[in-house]
Amino acid sequence: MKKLKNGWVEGSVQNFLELSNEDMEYIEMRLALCRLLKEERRKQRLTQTQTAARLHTSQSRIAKMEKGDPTVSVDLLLQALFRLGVKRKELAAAI
Amino acid sequence: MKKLKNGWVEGSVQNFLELSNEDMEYIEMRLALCRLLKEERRKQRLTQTQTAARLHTSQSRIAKMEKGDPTVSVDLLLQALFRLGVKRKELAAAI
DNA sequence: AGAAGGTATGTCAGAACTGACATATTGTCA
DNA sequence: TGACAATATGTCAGTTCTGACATACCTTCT
Repeated sequence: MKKLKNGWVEGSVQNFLELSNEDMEYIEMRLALCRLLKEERRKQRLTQTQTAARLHTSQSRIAKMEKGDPTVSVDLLLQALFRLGVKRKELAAAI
Repeated sequence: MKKLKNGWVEGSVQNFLELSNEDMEYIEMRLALCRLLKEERRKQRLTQTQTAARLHTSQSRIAKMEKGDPTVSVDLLLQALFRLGVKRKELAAAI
């Protein structure tokens, strides 16, 4: 997966970076998971710090997860979502 | 996420390992993706070696992906699936 | 303006993942 | 059975991810 030195691709530079449609799908799916995480946290009226405590991680990582920071894996996003109580059905809908 | 030294949990040792239901969901989802990868490869009548070439990786990694080896991340599984042409809709159905 | 709560960004040591390679096992033919 | 293709398993150096910490950036108060 092509990645920039310091972040994901943004906007519509797909051609310039020669990103395949498949890679675009992957990135879009990541972003969907990020959005879902933020929504779920807000739905439960938690701050990032509270969420971090609940997930045994740090506030900064929660912020990065929600922002789609490239240093956050899909694995981490999925584990976070499940631990917040999101069900696979909801995931499937969000993807 | 609790992991054994050399592999995932198997069978029904959930209690012994104190795996939460959320973690179980995560693991089950992983396995669903593994199965989907194998199915898709077979549907396209590819060997693991051919698939490896197409995805720019090695046969052993394909084998590990399909076997649910713990050294394989969901990120890798998803990228592989997308690059084999699986669509998000199909993913959602498999999850 | 200043303080406080919440969110974002940068960095880093330790942990986990990846591709590659070697080798072993399984399957399938003649 | 033997030979060959396919799949599985073990290992490792290089890369990437993670939690933690510091710190910066907002908002929203008074």
